[in-house]
Amino acid sequence: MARQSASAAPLAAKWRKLAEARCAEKGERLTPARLAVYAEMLACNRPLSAYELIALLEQRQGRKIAPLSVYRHLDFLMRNGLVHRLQSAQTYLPCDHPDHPHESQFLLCSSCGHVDEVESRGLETLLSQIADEHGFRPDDTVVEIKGVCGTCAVDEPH
Amino acid sequence: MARQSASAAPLAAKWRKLAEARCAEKGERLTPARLAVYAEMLACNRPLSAYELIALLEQRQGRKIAPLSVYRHLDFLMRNGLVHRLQSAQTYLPCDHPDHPHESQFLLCSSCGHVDEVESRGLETLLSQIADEHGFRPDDTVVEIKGVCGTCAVDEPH
DNA sequence: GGCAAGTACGTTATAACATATCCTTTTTTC
DNA sequence: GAAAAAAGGATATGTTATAACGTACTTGCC
Repeated sequence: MARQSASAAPLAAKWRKLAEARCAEKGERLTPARLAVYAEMLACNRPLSAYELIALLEQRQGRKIAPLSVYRHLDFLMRNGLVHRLQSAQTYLPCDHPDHPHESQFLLCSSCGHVDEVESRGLETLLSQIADEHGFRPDDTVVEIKGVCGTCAVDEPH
Repeated sequence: MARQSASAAPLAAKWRKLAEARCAEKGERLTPARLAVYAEMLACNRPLSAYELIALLEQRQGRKIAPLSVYRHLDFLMRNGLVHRLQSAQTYLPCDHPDHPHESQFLLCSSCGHVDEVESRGLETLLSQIADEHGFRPDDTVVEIKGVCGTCAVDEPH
């Protein structure tokens, strides 16, 4: 009997393959525990705090999970470009398009909580340019735009 | 005798005046307790966590200070454009140019810890445009560029 | 196979960051 | 000076993240 599939969120083959590919690139091991965290995040499909994630995993697996375990798995997933951390909300979100390494920008709706991940080459160029003007060598850039998404703006115009 | 000045960090008249002006605009009260927090942040001149700030204030004032007090003062100072929060580091930094309301972008050096506050109209325009393309109405934007500043890059080239 | 080295993972405890609730004091307004 | 509003203090608690240490599982080599 399929014990593993009974205690992990379903994970579409497409996402699994992408994840395996990204990890293989760097010789990293996508273990069942790591995959379970990733699957749970995809199943939920919204930004989750580490502790929300712990609760979901505990419920699904029927056992206690230590915070540190989840933080380690989140680190792994972020290191391999499968998950992003939303710095302003201290939550975690699976990457929308983990097929290639990239910097992302996020649109966070304060009304419905939805987060849109966008990728603007123009913005990245401008950010590099700004850094350059200040003699600064950028490693990682956080861009998070908080506001109200189109859908919510219809209901509550400003 | 000047009891107040003995228990608060020195605050240059320039900064005090700017702060008073910003608060007066909105009819907000810049009380001694709030001013003491602001003065301490300016005196320190680097990003501080709320708890570092508590420790500094306790040392200076010779009494216990509750976290909530400092958080309230930080909220006040941020609300009035005198202090920024660095989202990715969960620290607080006095605004470099509190003479007018503005959005800021930050360059955070991972080597020396220095933070440069910059203001790029071009970037703000582009961010608005990106939001607009997605039918999104932005309220607040976080831009934090992590990397190595010019001074540190000389010592440790990549 | 057997062993060494490296990586992953579990467990417990604690550090670090932030807010809730309730009550007292100060300031403002009338 | 009394009522209302804003600020501040005290205590407790909630939330986010990491330290320290040990065990188990891969992997690669002989």
